[in-house]
Amino acid sequence: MTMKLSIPVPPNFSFKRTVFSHGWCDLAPFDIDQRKWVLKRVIDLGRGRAVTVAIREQKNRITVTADGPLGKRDSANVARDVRHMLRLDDDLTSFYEIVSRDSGFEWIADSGAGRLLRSPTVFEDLVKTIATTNCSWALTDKMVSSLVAALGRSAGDGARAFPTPEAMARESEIFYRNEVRAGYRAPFLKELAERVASGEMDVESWLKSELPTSELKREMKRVKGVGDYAAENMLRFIGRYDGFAFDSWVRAKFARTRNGGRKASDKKIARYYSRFAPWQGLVFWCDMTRDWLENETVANW
DNA sequence: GCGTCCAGGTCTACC
DNA sequence: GGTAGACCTGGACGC
Repeated sequence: MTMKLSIPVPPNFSFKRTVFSHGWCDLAPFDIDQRKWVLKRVIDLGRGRAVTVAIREQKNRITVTADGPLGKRDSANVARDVRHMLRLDDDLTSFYEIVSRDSGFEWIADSGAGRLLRSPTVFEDLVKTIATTNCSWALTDKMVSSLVAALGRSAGDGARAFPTPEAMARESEIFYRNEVRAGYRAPFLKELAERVASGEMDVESWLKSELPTSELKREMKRVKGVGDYAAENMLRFIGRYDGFAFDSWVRAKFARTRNGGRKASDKKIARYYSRFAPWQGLVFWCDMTRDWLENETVANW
């Protein structure tokens, strides 16, 4: 017996643009079937249980199918997580107004881009973001897959959820070096998991923080392994888009697509998108990833 | 086969 | 507040 939920979507919502908004859909415990456009995801329900859900778009609604029966409370939690992951409750009205007025950027509103896929928890996004720093995407994939395989709660089909802070805190630094292949990030991951599991640091509260962005960014950078790029990437996940999260990939892409193949300074890039404030970071990211779905493939990653 | 470079950067020490 | 040098890993590249 399976459980099925149906969730309405906001105007301008694009399932494909949201799922392929950046690399997360390709990292465990997400799993994208690009041919059928089904996003699978293992959700940790707590109390020792996890469930695999299949998320798809049908007739302007999102349907979520769980591989097994779910009680009322679990169903509500799955629906909440799906809304959170797909950013269904984000209000992008003024973002779409701004890009619609700008020739060459209307496509963003027309195609419903701008909702950046995120994980059910800030903790997961934070660990993954640290795992993207100073390494190839292949290594990020390896680190995250190893974490999930070793520590994630198992769903009925054998797939695993993302590990909880508690599960991660129990492991040694050696584990993060030898099993996860996290290298010098090993102590960072261990320390982060301990601080979150002990309650010393409440990263989930960043979602509702009233701090000015500059202060919240400073708070994020108190996490070892989180610098400007990682903090600004995390800020995007909580809906603040004035930072650019510069990394080697976007710098190269800007040079290629907007600067005649020549390197551009971060200042120049920031100036280029400054008219879109306070959405400049999101316009920048959409601009850099416009071609990802031109043929509905991610061949240009 | 081996050395070097560098990926979706950050930390520390020192100015 | 700004910057050199170190840092794990593993794939790509030149020789």
